[in-house]
Amino acid sequence: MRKRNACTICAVRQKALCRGLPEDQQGRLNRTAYHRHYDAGRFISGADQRQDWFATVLSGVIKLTKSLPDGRQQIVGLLFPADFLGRPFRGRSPFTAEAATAVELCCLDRCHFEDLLQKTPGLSQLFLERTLDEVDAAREWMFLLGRKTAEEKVASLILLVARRLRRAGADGGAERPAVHWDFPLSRTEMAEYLGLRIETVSRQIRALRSAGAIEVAEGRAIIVRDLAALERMAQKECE
Amino acid sequence: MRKRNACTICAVRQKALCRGLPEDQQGRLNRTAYHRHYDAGRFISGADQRQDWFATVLSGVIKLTKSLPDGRQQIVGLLFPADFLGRPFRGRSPFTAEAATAVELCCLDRCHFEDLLQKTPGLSQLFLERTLDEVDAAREWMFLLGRKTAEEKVASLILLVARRLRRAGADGGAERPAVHWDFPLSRTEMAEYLGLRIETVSRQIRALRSAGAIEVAEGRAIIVRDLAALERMAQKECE
DNA sequence: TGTGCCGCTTGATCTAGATCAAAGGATGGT
DNA sequence: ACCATCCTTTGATCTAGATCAAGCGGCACA
Repeated sequence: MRKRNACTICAVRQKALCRGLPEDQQGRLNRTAYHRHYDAGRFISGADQRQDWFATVLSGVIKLTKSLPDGRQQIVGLLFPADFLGRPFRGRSPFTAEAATAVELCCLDRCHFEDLLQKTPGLSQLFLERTLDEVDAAREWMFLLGRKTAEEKVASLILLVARRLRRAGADGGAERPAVHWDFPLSRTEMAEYLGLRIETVSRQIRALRSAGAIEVAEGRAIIVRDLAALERMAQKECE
Repeated sequence: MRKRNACTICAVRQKALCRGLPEDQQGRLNRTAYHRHYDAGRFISGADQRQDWFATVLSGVIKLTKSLPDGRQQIVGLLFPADFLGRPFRGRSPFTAEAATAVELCCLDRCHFEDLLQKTPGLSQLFLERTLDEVDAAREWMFLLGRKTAEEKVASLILLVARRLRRAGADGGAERPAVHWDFPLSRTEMAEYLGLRIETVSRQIRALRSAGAIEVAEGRAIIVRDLAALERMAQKECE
């Protein structure tokens, strides 16, 4: 029962890939899709390790990382609600996926999804558009990593997260970015995404705080006090 | 005449996107596809500027860049022979394309290509796979930009170019990377791709040279003397 | 009520790579 | 043949951010 109409009550329904499926296909989907939960910090899927399922993120944030034996690690992507996890047409992904926060996934068998992709032009078209957007986003981040200062990097990251969480509906769709929310990344993770060290991130957050752009509240909450100032500090160049 | 069977004599035929088209479609393609030439350094298509055609690179190397009004510039991608240029389903690309070397393109109307993409599952499947590979490559480069040292960056770039040019058939398909070829990027461009300054690139090339990994010949030629050493210096982590 | 751990901040110092400066080669035009 | 320009190298110095080193506060566990 609950399972029959899971799609119709799904929070990310209008934003996720499933939008590319005709109504009747969604019904069939219901019968095979299943949910998974991961606590913050848990390993989800591994670099160079077979993964025989794909998923849509229902809630939470996932980080994609690459690391070297010598300990160097870099976050190469973040997945927010409605984003897709997995690497079709290739058994293994070159990156590791880990839950940055508690995560809820809606999963599908690899072969089932690849099958759907073949048979449903609307779906594969949508998937292609998403993937093209991801290339663009990755390239924007390359600019950040290669050319921005530490302060710009941190400001850009806060803006990125604010925008993405807003899009995910975390603040009920207000027309301006969420100003107050629990930041989904630890200082260490911020550093790993920005190509910085944790101490530098900490100092730059202090700088943004004294500039009045943001405020740091209890827990991991970050409050955007002055959006325009934050955008200025990000060099108006985030995403 | 020449145009009729242009596809059948095309150098990148087996590697380019066109492979995703059935034979008879390739014939139709011939009638509308046309070639373009750009000299080294020429502007090809602009950030946020309408581009109503797509292209396959026949020869040469294209750089995709993003730059800020304050002069900071970053190369966010390189296109080699058989690669695809353009951004379907969105009028404008957020990046600028420029010829790094002399470039030959095989072009197609935007609407014609998007039409083909809709109608030809094989083509859109292939295009999707290519795009997924591009995301992976961009993320690998994010690791390089965020975590590698200057020396590792330069070594990685030389390896990347060697491999891509080999794949493009520049050395007739030898089973090891090309050891001798004209490097397609200037020092400035290398720096722009690596998130470094030109002086640093120059010094690191000197370092690789004194380590015996490479040799710099007249013109822009780079000779890979010791592939294993070069790979070691790239932290075995290039692409 | 301790105590040990973890994530974060803050300060002091160090260094890889940036910046500043100058001086070769190449190459093309006259 | 000469000059101008551009690309590259090399040297000297500077600095943003890394590294080293405490210290602090919250939280879990005994």
